[in-house]
Amino acid sequence: MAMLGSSSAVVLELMTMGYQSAAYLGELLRAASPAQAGDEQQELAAEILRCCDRVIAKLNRGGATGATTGKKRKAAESAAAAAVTSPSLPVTPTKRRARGAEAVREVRSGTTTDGFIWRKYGQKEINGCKHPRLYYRCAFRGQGCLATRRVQQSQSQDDPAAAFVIAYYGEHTCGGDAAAAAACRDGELMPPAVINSGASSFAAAWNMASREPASSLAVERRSCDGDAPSETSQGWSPSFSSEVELDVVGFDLAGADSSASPVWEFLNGSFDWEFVINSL
DNA sequence: TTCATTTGACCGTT
DNA sequence: AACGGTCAAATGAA
Repeated sequence: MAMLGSSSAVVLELMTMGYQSAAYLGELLRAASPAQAGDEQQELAAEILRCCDRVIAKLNRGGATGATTGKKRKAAESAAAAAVTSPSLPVTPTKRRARGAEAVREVRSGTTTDGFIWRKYGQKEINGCKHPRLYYRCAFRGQGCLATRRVQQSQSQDDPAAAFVIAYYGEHTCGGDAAAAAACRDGELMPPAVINSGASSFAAAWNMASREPASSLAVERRSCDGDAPSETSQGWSPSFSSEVELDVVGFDLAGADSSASPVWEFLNGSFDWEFVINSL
């Protein structure tokens, strides 16, 4: 990812922190009063999220390289093109998982949400299965994270807690998802958007700001839990834009040498906002 | 205009 | 040949 200007990077960090805090607040409110999903407080938290989201997206657009958007041609065309345009480059065969290859882990869950950010790349009707199988890869594949997952809605309707069978392939190498990975390994659900509150999520914010972030972030809508993927895939997608990465990262601000950090300046009130605003 | 999703095609494995 | 995992053009949303 292209380097952002240092002031923009600081704003991005701060907005990301704000975003995560608002997400956490929303989850707390939801947990406190799950029956009133659309009440005023939660709506307010959602509004904060939307605002942060817009700023983050704006900042990212400013520094984005578009590196992950390159489209590949069909294999045959690709091979032919490679032969013409760059004969020295070897044609790398497409990697396919052997059919029925063993998953790293398999989880039965009432929700497709697991705390990771996934991008859907395929859907397939499977013989003998009523519901289509959905294929996802890690949204940070551009950074070399090759983790994928396969989501199959369970045939049996009697157990909503195991409505989906999710098979994971490959380990996340994108970092910052240790808790989610551990939760998946243990076969348990991610707690609803568990993050450290406030400034203690600085490390997560730093991670997100440092690596190429999602162009759009949105808090996971818990209302989609248990929803079935529609046969046409319209109106339902456990997609990149509807899930949020919420890291559980312990970070001791006091223990870190952050006294010189602009973020620290922000937190203790000495941050130069005027400079940032002028430079935007 | 950009970007994520959809969906038919492609291709490796069985 | 069938199956199923992946690709990538088309499409739609923002």
